[in-house]
Amino acid sequence: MVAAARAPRQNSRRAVVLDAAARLFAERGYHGTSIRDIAAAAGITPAAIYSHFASKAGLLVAVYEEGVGRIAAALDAALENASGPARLQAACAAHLETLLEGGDYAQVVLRVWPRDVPEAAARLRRLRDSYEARFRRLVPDKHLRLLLLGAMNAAPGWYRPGGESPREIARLFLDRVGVHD
Amino acid sequence: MVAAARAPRQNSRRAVVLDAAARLFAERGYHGTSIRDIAAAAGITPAAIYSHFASKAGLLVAVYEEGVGRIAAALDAALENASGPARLQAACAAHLETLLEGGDYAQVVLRVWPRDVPEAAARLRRLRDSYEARFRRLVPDKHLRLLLLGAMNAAPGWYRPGGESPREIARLFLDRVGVHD
DNA sequence: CACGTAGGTGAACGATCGTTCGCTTATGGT
DNA sequence: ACCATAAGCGAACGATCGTTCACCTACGTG
Repeated sequence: MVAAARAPRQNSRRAVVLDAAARLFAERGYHGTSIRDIAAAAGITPAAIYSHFASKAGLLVAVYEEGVGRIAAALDAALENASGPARLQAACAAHLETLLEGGDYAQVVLRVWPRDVPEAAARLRRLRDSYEARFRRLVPDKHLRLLLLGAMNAAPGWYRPGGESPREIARLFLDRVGVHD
Repeated sequence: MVAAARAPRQNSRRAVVLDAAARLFAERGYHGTSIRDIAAAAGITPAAIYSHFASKAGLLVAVYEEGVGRIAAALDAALENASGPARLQAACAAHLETLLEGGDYAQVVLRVWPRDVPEAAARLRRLRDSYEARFRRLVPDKHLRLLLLGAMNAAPGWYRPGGESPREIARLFLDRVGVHD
């Protein structure tokens, strides 16, 4: 009697669209990317995007969720294998690795501000805060936390592969603020 | 024989347009702001903007120049009145004061990335670099500089008037990285 | 005072925007 | 094998984009 919950088709290109959107949002920002750009990058028709996402803002929210999820997952994984004073070290290394080598999803979270998309601002803000809350538990001191997060989140602007690794950058930053392992 | 260089009219609204553009670019970003938005905020017709600026990108460059100029001027003024180990303290306080209380021009420099506007990217990058070069002379150590600049430039995202003053924030940050007066 | 011009208006240009529509295709469950 | 339907296509919708055009107006100069 219950309407059979039909399983979505497997070879769907939803993931391809999401990847293309993440790459373009990270490169050009939200307003600098058009639905047609994303569709072309995904090898699809603009109209087909709306079979997977309700709107451009909804597509951004999906990218945001994936981005925050990846950063949070990297943080959790790093904290499982570390204890004591090495926890902060491991957390910052994981954060930087996700931002600098983890691809486009994480960078969208930094690049696109909630206020850029008023219709989705509340949901985006909630996603951002959910991660910051994790970090707040790890670094209770307000100004140390703002110092570290600000510096790390600016890294995609100057990082070049081939120089210091994300892990080394984390150690150099933490040395500077008097946290040693 | 030489064409008489006619003095531009005084009651021009060029400055009004520039102010409106700075405010909107800082609030909504470059692609999130239309020429019509700026014109309406300046109490003018969209077409009239083009008697003062060649294009939307040219308008952004003008805002950028003013923004970088204000940050650099604040830095110079602060350094004139300070010497010895207090120089860094004064510089960071001036930087933060301009960002947090200096209005919209400075925030546009942080909000709008050169890559957002490919046609003006080279000029925008040159303007950004001209300020970073001043700061590089002040803080030769690469990672300390990146740590401080990253943290300070993220401040507009969380600063709320009524809490610590920009000058106090600068002192708290510098304390954390082991710089005391 | 007459005149040239910077500054401004109102309307429109083609391009592109997010989104919707009707139709076709192909897939998975029965 | 059949059919309901998810997925995708081609085309178009109205709205808005940056910019340009022809024309008007008011001020500084000779």
